[in-house]
Formats: sequence, structure tokens, C-alpha cells
Amino acid sequence: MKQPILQVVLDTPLDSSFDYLSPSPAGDETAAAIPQAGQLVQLSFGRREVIGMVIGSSEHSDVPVDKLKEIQAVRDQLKPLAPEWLALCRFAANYYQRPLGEVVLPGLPKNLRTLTTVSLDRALKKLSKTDETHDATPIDVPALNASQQQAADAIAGANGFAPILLYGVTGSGKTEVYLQAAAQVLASDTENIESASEAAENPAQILILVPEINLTPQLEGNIRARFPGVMVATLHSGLAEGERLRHWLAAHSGQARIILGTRLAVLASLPHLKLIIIDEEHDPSYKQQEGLRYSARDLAVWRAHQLKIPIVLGSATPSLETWHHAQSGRYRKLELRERAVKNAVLPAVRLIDMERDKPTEGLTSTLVAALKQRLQRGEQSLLFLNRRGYAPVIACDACGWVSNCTRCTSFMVLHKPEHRLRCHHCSLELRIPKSCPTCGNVDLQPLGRGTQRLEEGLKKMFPEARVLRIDADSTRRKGSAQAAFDSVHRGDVDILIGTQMVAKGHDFQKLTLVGILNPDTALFSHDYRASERLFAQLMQVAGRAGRTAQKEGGSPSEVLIQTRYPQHPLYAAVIAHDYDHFATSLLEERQQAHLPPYIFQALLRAEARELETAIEFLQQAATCLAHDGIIIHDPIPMTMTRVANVDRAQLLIECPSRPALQAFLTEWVAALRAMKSRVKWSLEVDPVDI
DNA sequence: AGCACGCCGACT
DNA sequence: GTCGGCGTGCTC
Repeated sequence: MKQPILQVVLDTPLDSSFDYLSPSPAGDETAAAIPQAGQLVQLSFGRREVIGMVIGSSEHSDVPVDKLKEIQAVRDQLKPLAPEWLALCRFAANYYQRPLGEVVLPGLPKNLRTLTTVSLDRALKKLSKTDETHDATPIDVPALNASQQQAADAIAGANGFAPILLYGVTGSGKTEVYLQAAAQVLASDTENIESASEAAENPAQILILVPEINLTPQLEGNIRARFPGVMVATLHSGLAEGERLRHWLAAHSGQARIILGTRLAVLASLPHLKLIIIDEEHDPSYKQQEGLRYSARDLAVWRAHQLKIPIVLGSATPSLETWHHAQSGRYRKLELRERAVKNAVLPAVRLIDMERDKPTEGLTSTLVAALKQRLQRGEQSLLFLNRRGYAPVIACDACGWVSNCTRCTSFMVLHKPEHRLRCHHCSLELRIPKSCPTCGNVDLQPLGRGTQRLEEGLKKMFPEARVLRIDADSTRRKGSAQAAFDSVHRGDVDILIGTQMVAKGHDFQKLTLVGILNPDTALFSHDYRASERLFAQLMQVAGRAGRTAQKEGGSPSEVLIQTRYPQHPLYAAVIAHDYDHFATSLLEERQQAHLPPYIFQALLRAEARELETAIEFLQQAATCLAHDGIIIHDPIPMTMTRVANVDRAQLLIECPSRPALQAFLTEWVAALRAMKSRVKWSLEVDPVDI
């Protein structure tokens, strides 16, 4: 019988598979096993030895037979990746216009892709002994209120592909719904399968995606405690290679029944996946922003569709894409109207008009009074300022010099504790100049206010208060973020200053005041998604306070927003806690302006030493192919044009039909490759930052 | 992307 | 004389 020719994909930007011959039988064996699709193989590629994956076989090859090489070894210790998993990778590769090998291989743990064989037996063995299973006694399962129960039952009872928006404000108990729906799915799976052995071999798996795993340690602990004896695997970028391999194998083997992970977990091998849950589905971190620029949310929905299983998208402020689907009836909307926490009230949101109440040290007198009150009562306050550093720029009053970065289209940010100017885009650092570099004036002024300057001002204003700043700079050392959050939870902090780092996940029991300092810039951003994101962020920050029951005899938690635009409708919606009308009106605007989700977009980016070179490439790209029904805009420099001495430009492509856009992109990418330009370019499908 | 080959500039 | 710059060409 003729040796089949195997198609193999490799981690290379070349957009094709490569044909190889089956390995020849080893000496004494009668027949060598033919590698199956989904198996990893070791082979020689050019002058290199690499690991690839078999994706299929054929009788023929377009490549001359004498050029075909033999596969050197088959990694048959690993169960082949399932056809469904390969189909997912294929879909992602096609949809995001990347070579299949660049989806398949980087998604696997590094240890599986290296030439030195690791002992998979040992890695599996180690699994059961470590923390993946929790053998604590079961803890109390909270009773669900009516709408929670209804939601959990609807999720667990859903048949086939069932996308469900679980819509409920902070404190409405979404997590409890996830957990009880998950429990039902795990339990019913073992009961319903007729053959007990089949059930034992194929227990249901549940994928739970969260925006950032380190910000939700409570959830992981909660899950382990609630499912004793059930193996839980976690998958996120913070894992060491060994851990990642163990957890990945636990998922791949089917032993792990709950897989908790960040966006990358959507590409995990999950042979018995029965339910997907995406917490905070609107969160921007579900979008991968380099390499394969996928949306984990969108891929998860595709995966659920492929497997004909339910998928839950949970949020208090759903993305407009999801909201749109819920309104059109494509997604089922389950709303949690009641507060799950007894006596819990939504925090009262108030606006402070900065034109009337002029701030000193960035704080209006109203906010200062509120802080004072909390200090007297021994309660905690959070000041949210999404700008790290001391001041975003320093300037010379005499000649107008400002601290521009020499390599980027940005300012050098003043970092006072380190006595440095730092560019947040290329990480260039300079000592603070003693005098103006152009005119010699020694009086350089910081303009604007970052978290460091706010901290300085607060310590002057409230010398007795314990002030803690949490941002990317204060938490560089490993474990320091956790330590900082712990001290807030212990009550060692009176006033917490934070960037978006503090906005997610944490539930601060003693916090009764949230001050929001500089949100206005997003109101007039050129990015049409800015207001959607601002609303979500404000709701999320507001949720740090007033989550738990109103304190005995105490006043309700309060959120104060300092703004120059108190009339803005976005704030009115925030005060009313009314996402419904806000989202619906944003959707109307989007429809009228022909913006997503009413149109589909792709973005071609180009970078070169000279902006002109990048623009010229994009102009050629725009005209290299007929494009009926596709809108191609003019190339424009990116907002942040220069980063680290490279100029960047972009070209926006739009089409009201997703399939038409996809068809065009496939042809277009082929044409762009054929141009063989020296300009570095990349294509992003469904871009979020435009 | 790697990794080769290949053809020109400043060094032990 | 060689070490090394990065242009361009190939990988089943």
C-alpha cells in the first residue's frame, strides 16, 4: 500500500501546510503507525529541527516527490488533538487571516513544542497530587433568589447552542448563578448517560473565562471550595511552564472538569466541553492585542455553536455587540433584577461640577469634605485616577518647551519618586532636566496630575490619614500588588488611590466612598467606543463600594464624580444606574453612523522609518484589488504616530456583510503577500482601538 | 520567522 | 587578509 502524504502545519508565517512522508518503520517492527491528524511530529524543516502538527493526509502532493522529507518522530505519548479543536483553530486562522500553524502551535504549552521530550507520564501523575483537586468539606451553598434560580435553571436546562446574556448589576449575584448552573451541568451529565463507564470516561467539562485571573483570586478559591473532588485547572499567562503543561494536560485528558482561565484558555483542548461561561464579557482584555488578534468572546461563541452547547455572557454593562444580539433575540437575555445581597443598595452617585467647585490639589471641596467624613467615621475611601506618574508632562513657562519623547509622539511623564521622566510607550527614561533644554529657565512646571501627585497632595491635606497608592509603578515587584490589596482588606488604609488596576474584582468591605477624578477626556474621544468603555468603568469602580449590606446605622455608600460636564447624558445614565437606555441609545447612534455592530471592520496597519513609506504602502494596498461593496478609507497616520522611532499608519476597511468582508480579506491578504513589500504590515479583523 | 548565502567596509 | 553589516531567498 502506498504511504500517505501527511500535511503538517508549523509555527511559521508561511501561509500553507507542508507535505511530509510517514516515518519509515523502525528496524524490527513490522509496520510503523501512520501519524494521525492532531498529532505532534518532529521533523526537519529547511535546516532546522522543529515540531509540527499533522492536520491531514492525502495520496498526492503538489510538491515533487524527491523534495518530500520523512517525518522523524511522532509524539504519540500525547493523545491526538480532537478534530473539533483543529476545526476551531482553522476557523480562527481563516477568520483572523493568519496561517493555521500560527494558531495551532503557539496555543500549546511550550514543553510540548520543544525538541527535548518531556515525560508526560510524570506530568500527569503529578496532577492528582497537587492543588487541582480540593478535598475540603463542601461549604454552604447560598440560596438563590427567584431570578437567580430561574437563570441557573435556564442555563443548565438549555439544549444545543444557546447563547445567553446574563445581565445584572454588581451585587446581583451573577457568580452564584454561574456556580449553581455549573453544578447542575456537572451533576446531570453523570446521571443522564446510560452507560456508567461512558460517563466515567467522558465527564462534562466547563470553561469559565475571566478578564484577569490575578484580580479574581476569590473566584478560584470559591470554585475549589464549592466543587470538592472536582479537578479544577487554571490557564493564564502567569503560569510557569511546568504548571501550564500540567493544567493544559489536565484539560486535554478530560480529567479537569472546570477550566478557569483568561482569554488564552478559549483555545485550550477541551474534549468534553458542555458549558462556557464568560464573566464580564464586555471587558477589553478578552481581545488579544498582538500576534493573532482574536476576541476570546467571539471565539467562545463560535466554539459553543460548533459543539451545540450553551454559553453564558455575564455583565452589568454588556458590550454593544452582545446587547445588539440580545435585543434582536439572537441571544437570550436573562436579567437579575433583585439584589442578591440582603439589604444591599446601589451606591448613590453624585456629580460635582468643577466649574463651580474649583479643585485644589485636584480635589473639589465637596470631595474633600466627604473624605474628611469617612476619616472621622473610620471608613475607607477610594480615589480613582486613571493616570499613573506624577504629571503627564512638564513644561517651561518661559519658552513653551514641553517634555516630548524624542522617539515617540508622546510626552515624557514625570515620575517624581524616581526623579525621572519616563515615556510610557517606548520606556525611554531620562533624569529630570534641572533647567529648560531650550532656554535655560530653571522653573519647569509639572502640568496635569497623576496618581503620585494626588498622593503627595493628599498626604499634605490629611497628614494623619493612611494613604496608599496602587498602580503599575507601585506594584512592580512580584506579589506587591497582592500585599497592597491585603492591607486594604485588613483596614490598614484610609484612602486608597488607584488606576484601573483597582477597578476590577476587589470587593472592599470597609469602603464607603469612591471619588472619580478625571473621567471627562473619554467623553470627547475620537474613539467611538470610549463612552461605552467609560460607562462600564464607572459602574465597575462604583461597584467597589456599597457591594455588601448597608452598614448598621451608617449612611449608604457614595460615588462622587468630579466633572466639567455635569449635563452630559452619560453621567445622567450612570446616576440612574440605567444601562438599558444608555446602551439602546448608543446602539441607535451606531446604526445611524454606520458603525459596529451594524458594519464590520478590518484595519490594515503599516510601519516604517518614514511615515510616507507606510502611507504609500497603504495606498498601494488600497488599490491592488477590485473591491465591490467594500469601503476602503484613506490611509491615515495612527493617533500615536511614532513609537520607538517607527512611524505607523493605518487603513480602515468596512463592509455591512461579514461574509463579504471575509471573502475580500482572504483575497486581499494573498495580494498583499504577493506585493513582497519591505514595509512591515499587519491586518486586524474586528479592531477595537481605532 | 529563522537561517543560509553573498557581496562590500574597517580592523587584529 | 578576515569579521561582520544586512539585502534576498528558501523552507515540504
